[in-house]
Amino acid sequence: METTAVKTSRAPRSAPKTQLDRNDWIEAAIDVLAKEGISGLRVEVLAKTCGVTKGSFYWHFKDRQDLLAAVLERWREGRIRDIEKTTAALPGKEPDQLHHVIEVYGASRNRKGMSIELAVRDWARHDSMAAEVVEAVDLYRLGCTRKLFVSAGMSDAEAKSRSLLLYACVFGLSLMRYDSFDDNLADLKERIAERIVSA
Amino acid sequence: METTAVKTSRAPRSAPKTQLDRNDWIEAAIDVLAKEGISGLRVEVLAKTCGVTKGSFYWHFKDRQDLLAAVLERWREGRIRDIEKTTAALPGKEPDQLHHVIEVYGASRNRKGMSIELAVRDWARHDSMAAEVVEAVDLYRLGCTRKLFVSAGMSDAEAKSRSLLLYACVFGLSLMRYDSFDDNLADLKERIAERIVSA
DNA sequence: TGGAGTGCATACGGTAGCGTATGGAAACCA
DNA sequence: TGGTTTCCATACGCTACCGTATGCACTCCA
Repeated sequence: METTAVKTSRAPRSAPKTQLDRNDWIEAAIDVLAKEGISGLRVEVLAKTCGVTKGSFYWHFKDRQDLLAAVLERWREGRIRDIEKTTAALPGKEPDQLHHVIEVYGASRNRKGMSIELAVRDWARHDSMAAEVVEAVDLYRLGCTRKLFVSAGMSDAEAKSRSLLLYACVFGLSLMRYDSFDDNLADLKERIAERIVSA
Repeated sequence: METTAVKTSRAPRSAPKTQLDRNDWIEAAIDVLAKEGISGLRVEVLAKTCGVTKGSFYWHFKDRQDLLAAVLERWREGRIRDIEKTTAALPGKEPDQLHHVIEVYGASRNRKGMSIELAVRDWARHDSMAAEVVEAVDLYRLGCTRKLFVSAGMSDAEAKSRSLLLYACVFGLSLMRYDSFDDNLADLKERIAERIVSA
């Protein structure tokens, strides 16, 4: 019977959470988005994964759009904080940082992050609100890596080109199915990263 | 008024089509897939765009899955024919052919083709049938361009790496929103293509 | 201790979509 | 000219959702 778990009435701070707030819903929504895509992000389904009914949802959110907007905003903030951290100035270490950016987005690591990334981009293809957020994130990221390429000694035009190449390749790889193309994928990826980063 | 064109009762071969066959449905489905994605590909909606009701649909197809499988198969055949044609051996012209492959998939040209490409790949993220088709197409394409790189004088390992880079970049670019990143995107793309193809 | 606010459950009406059943019109024979 | 086949319309039941209305328990507080 699962004994309705610790239901002490003094609801301790960070315990099994007897109640949900807006933030909990947003995080749960991002999980569902990663797994099912935007078309699977339904309020009744989400409520079920949260162990409540939609009565709760409509207390915290005006409607589904309200949640979707919050999810997008959360994603935007997170991505910008993340790229800022990853590309913070470390003079002389620029190539290493660029390799790190590529590696971090490797489909193997950070699988969930990439799922969200792809889900949001697919969403953006049919929703202008999502498209704006994607554009903002892309421009910010491109700007950050561009600075790294410039610091590494490249011309501005070349740096821009490399930045675009870097992100296009990273996202493109996660779109493809090439597992059986080679039996040493690590070496293949290393060559690609080198081609993107090195002079 | 476009005069409902030649409506002779002897239904001539390639005339306005008074009746729909399986092929017409598949082509209409691919149009919808390109515009709305897999989640927008609904039989009643599709029927409306065809100007009939779903009664017709269920005469030509067992169910929705039947249509989806046919769409995938059609896409697979088309992509393989296409890449075979584009990469047919032209000794000495390999770099030009590779540049051509990149240009053909440029989001500006062939916008519909890229929409379908992205829709199918998103579909493949949640459907194993689609995933298999994507993998087959990817491996075939990678093999074709790999031959071109080898013919252009590269080692096998380098050719594989470049092939993967090429397609990853092409698809990745179509996922991003970078229109305002630079006011000379053509030059940017040219630099990228050069980086992918040149020794 | 009782009233107000909080967080959620339940119930309801409405739309969209799937697949089936059945009927009907037109074409194609024989 | 009557029967069969082909192709599609209509009507139906069912499920999954959305958003609203309302009720109920629990907490906080005077």
